[in-house]
Amino acid sequence: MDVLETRELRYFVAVAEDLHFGRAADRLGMAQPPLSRAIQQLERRLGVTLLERNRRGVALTGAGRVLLDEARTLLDAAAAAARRTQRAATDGGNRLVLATKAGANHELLRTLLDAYAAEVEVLLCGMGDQARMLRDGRADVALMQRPFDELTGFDTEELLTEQQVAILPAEHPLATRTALTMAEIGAVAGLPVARWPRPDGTYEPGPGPEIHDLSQLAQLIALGQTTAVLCASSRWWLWSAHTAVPLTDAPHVTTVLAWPAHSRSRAVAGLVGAATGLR
Amino acid sequence: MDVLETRELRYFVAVAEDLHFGRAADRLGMAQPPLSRAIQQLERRLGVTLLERNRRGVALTGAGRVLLDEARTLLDAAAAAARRTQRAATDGGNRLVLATKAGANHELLRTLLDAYAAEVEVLLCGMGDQARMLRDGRADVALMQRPFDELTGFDTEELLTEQQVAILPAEHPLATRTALTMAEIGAVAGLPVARWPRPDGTYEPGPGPEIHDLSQLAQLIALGQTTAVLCASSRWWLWSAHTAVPLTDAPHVTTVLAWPAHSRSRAVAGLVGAATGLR
DNA sequence: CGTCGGTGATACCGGCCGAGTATCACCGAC
DNA sequence: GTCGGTGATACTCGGCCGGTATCACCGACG
Repeated sequence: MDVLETRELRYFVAVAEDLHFGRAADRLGMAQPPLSRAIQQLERRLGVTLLERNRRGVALTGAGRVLLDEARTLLDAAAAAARRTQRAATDGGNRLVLATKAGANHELLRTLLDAYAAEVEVLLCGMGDQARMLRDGRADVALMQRPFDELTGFDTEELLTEQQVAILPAEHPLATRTALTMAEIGAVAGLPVARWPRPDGTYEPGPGPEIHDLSQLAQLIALGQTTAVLCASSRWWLWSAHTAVPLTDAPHVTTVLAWPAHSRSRAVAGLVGAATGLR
Repeated sequence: MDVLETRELRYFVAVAEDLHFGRAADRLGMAQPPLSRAIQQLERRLGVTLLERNRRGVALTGAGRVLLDEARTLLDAAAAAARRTQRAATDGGNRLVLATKAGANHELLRTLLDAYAAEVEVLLCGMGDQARMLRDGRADVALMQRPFDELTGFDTEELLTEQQVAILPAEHPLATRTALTMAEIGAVAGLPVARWPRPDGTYEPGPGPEIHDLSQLAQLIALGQTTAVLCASSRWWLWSAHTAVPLTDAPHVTTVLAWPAHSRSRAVAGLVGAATGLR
């Protein structure tokens, strides 16, 4: 029942992805006949038809679609397992890798590292990359933010909940206000809200500039070209040309410590313990 | 980098579990030399020492401990993937299997099934078994209860939060009370609180009887031999010889719909949508 | 309606790798 | 020092994985 060899899964994913045995074999660096046979063998062992070979090409069956999903996550998980094992060997098993958005949660990160005595390597990454780093096995824990980051599949520990603020050019008329609403920020003429990339790297359409990282955003705000809504702890990196104005009706942001759900490593447990202690 | 064959993982888990090549080979139904070589090859490919072969037996290195954890979850996930694929083939991909504790959440389950038009097979299982059913691939979704059930690794949708009640024999003096506290329930002479099995099947020590299922519990309560603390919706299966008394200081119980975090099947999505709609 | 291009399946073969047997090297216990 | 037990090594064999050649099928096209 357990008989799913990773080699067969790789083959199946390749075929299922471009629905063409010849091209898939090419991509795998092998000939087409052995690939056909491997898939047939997989189907026989599972007792399931995965691909519908009819006239003009190949189509996935329902079961094939299910296995494609499962196989992708399995292969990812296998690669992550290998990477974590190798990291455990070189680090001695005690060093942790913590992934966090560059520029975010500076103060929290500082206190967290102070509270946890053992060595932690901080891995700064782009906006939605922490989830990938965790799934990859390149990081052990990550600082992530609800509701911005996708937390499915991770265990989490809440660390800090804070208000959101609008970051405005200091000389902007609205910068003198003590509070704003989302509607007001969205409606300012000549100051469109910056757009962050989605997980797939694309941007949703809109008037605001497309942002890649915080330093870029900071400069554009200082130049009076855009504005952004961020959590209150962003004040750590504000320029003198910036002003932060609290938003009364924006959802609160909760920063959480996240780690792979099945991870039971002592080092992770230690950091989580330290984090809950200081909360 | 991806090169973790499931066969090698099976071998490694076997050796790591009993720390003895001969016995592990026996358990795997093979001879010892090929097993030794397979492990060596795995170590070479990873570039990592997994086992410390010193005088008198074998010990896991730090990296070995990590890989043991990872390999177990990978093999479980692989078996689950195979099972889900086979189920998708026989069910046509539309039938869902929902796991729930026998006897719990009857009313909620009823409304949920009414709200979701398509076919759902209800799989009644023992106390902590829903998590295993989901991880196994034997079930697609489950009704689980916070804080009783372990929800790590699952996506969840909250459905219902309710009070807990004490179930008492109807003729017991306390049964006339309109409310009780946890302290009062725990201190009743001659009516020890029933004990549920832990995930590993053992029971924590205590005076109360060891319970396997709700029917057994119901009878013991009716006989005046024990009492239990359950969520309020348990009233659906109470006998006339039972009385439910609200507990003022017990934590509330939240019933959630849970499914594997990576599951993106249309059927699961449909049920979740129906569930959120009726909330 | 026959040919042609392109698909995946089949036949067949060779080489490699995985598995078995026999044996060794090592070490601790008595 | 011998013996029992450990894992590693040497060598052989068989099966399976992969390659080449070819087939069976079908849709397109003139």
